[in-house]
Amino acid sequence: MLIPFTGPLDLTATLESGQAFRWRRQEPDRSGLEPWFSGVVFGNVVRVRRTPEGIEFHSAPDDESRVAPLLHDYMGLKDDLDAVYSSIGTDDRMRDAIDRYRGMRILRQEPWECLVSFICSANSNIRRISTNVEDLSDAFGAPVSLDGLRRSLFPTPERLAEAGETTLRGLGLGFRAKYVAQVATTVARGDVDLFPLREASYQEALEVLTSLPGVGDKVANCVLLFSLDKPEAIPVDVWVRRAIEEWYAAPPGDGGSPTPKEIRPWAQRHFGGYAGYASQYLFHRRRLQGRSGG
DNA sequence: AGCCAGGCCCTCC
DNA sequence: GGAGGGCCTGGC
Repeated sequence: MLIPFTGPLDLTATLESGQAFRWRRQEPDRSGLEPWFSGVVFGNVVRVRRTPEGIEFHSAPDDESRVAPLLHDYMGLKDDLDAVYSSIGTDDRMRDAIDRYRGMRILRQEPWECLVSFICSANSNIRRISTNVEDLSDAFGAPVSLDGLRRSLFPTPERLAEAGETTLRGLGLGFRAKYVAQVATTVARGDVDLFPLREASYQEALEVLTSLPGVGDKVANCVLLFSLDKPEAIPVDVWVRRAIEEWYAAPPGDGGSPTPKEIRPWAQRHFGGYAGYASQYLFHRRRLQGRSGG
């Protein structure tokens, strides 16, 4: 099935920019078209690829006509990137990042999976995070398949809660196992409800998330930006911190280098309402090209 | 071998 | 209140 779309959309940059951890790129065939990506979203295995007409996709077990609007939503196609670019593209460095990755979008993910994924990201790296998320799914999630492609749904809070810390450590989560187990229990009990945070203010949602164990400012801002409709959220990790320190002469620290907690509000004021998009382009450029680029 | 990887929590000052 | 150390694990 086709999701018609002719605006800027770079699926490779979008799905391989560290926002989500379950997308796999297939080797491009000889057709000259963009590569297929396979992933698991909204209870389905899906395969997607960019075509000149939009996004071509297949899904199972649900009917593709049901999945299409969910994918449209997930891929952030409603965001007006021209408006985003004119809002954040106020300096040469940012315009260069935009030129390189034009069409990279902020995903609108499922909050529960997003939260657990970024709890797993603490002091880790993308490859290991992907392994952790995949292992959690295979151990506790329902199996699904599309053609010959067998994957597992991301597990529910209940399943992770009953698994418990020790079992999760056995999967290789390390010290993050305790956090995942505790947060799963909290969410399974209904003590925290993630979806309503989409309607809450940035500050209010930030406070709810950072009240959870294993969720500090950086992880919370990832969840806010990638799943809870907070385009002003900025996850300040080592890459974004370096980029802002060196390229923007960031905030006035007291002589020393500024901390992430000082950098975030500074960058949010500097970049405005689409600050999250700005940080994502800085992150991606910095991670792939280093300090000077090229 | 030792350090780092998209942090967070706790202690101690 | 904020700087510093510890933490699971895998990769180089």
